[in-house]
Amino acid sequence: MLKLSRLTDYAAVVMAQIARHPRQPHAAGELAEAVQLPHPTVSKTLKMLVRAGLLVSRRGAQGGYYLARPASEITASDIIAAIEGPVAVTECSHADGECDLASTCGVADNWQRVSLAIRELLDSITLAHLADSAPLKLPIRLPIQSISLAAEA
Amino acid sequence: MLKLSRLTDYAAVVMAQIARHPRQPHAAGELAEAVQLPHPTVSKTLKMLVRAGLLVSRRGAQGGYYLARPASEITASDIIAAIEGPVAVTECSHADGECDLASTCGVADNWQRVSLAIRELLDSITLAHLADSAPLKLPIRLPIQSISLAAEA
DNA sequence: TTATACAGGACTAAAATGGTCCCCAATCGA
DNA sequence: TCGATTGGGGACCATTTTAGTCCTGTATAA
Repeated sequence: MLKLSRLTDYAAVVMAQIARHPRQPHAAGELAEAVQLPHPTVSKTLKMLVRAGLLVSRRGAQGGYYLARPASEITASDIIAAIEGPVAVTECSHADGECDLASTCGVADNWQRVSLAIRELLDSITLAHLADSAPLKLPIRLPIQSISLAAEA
Repeated sequence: MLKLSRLTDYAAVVMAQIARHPRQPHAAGELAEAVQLPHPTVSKTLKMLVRAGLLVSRRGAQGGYYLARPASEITASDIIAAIEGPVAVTECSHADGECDLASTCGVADNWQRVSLAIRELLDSITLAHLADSAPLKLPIRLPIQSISLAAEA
């Protein structure tokens, strides 16, 4: 299915929630309530997002979570990578020369281009886009068109 | 990681192998040998591809597998769907109105657009592209640029 | 008729995933 | 300074998914 894990999905939802009220701190409990998910799960997700540098936290009373940077500078790739590790469609698409089947594979190169194209697509989607509850009105110029499957010049 | 399962990867490799010699039948054993993967695993993959309608098979001596249609008419989406089911980035991106968190989610719409964009990208990659051992020389016009995150008119 | 080769599905082992819980550390305010 | 609040880290477990194997049956060609 090429599916994101459920945790990643949660992460996106929670990040969007925070992005809509960027000034205040957001406690895990409050977010869990807002998003209708169990507290421990939301908490776990938040911790991962902090470790990835997408959120900052403050402990203690009146503490909570904030965006580490503006929503327009956080991408879908960032969120996915925070939970699942770097986006890579195939085992071999993130590191070169590691696959011992490379000689018989014959699709590695083109597969890597596909992977790259998807990554660029996800890089072009920001949290600001995701959080916007109304579909965006302005067409976004995706960089995909410049990728193509052609060898780079 | 947004990763494909290993089986899907195998499927792509095997399909590419067949695509490079479209006239002859390809027995599972022969393919396993060519691709350096265990026979039973390759066999399982092939059966799934047949059931998905991407390959046709002939039993008996001199039997084997053939492409069900030209490599240029088989897409990366097709192959992924054959092994993993339809491409859908999130649980809710394939069916509307099923997610009971829809009201608190707030990202579903845009997430679905992302999913759609990825699907279109994968639809635009054919087996012929993947099987071409040399990177393609002609830039391919990907349809992504027309997707955008904007609401459709 | 026999060897070949796919079909279908049961089965198992291993890994990933989702989810919970506990104890510790920091912070704020009374 | 104390105590309530809130995050940090990680252990832990149940479940599901995945990968891979194997066995029995059936169609085909020589």
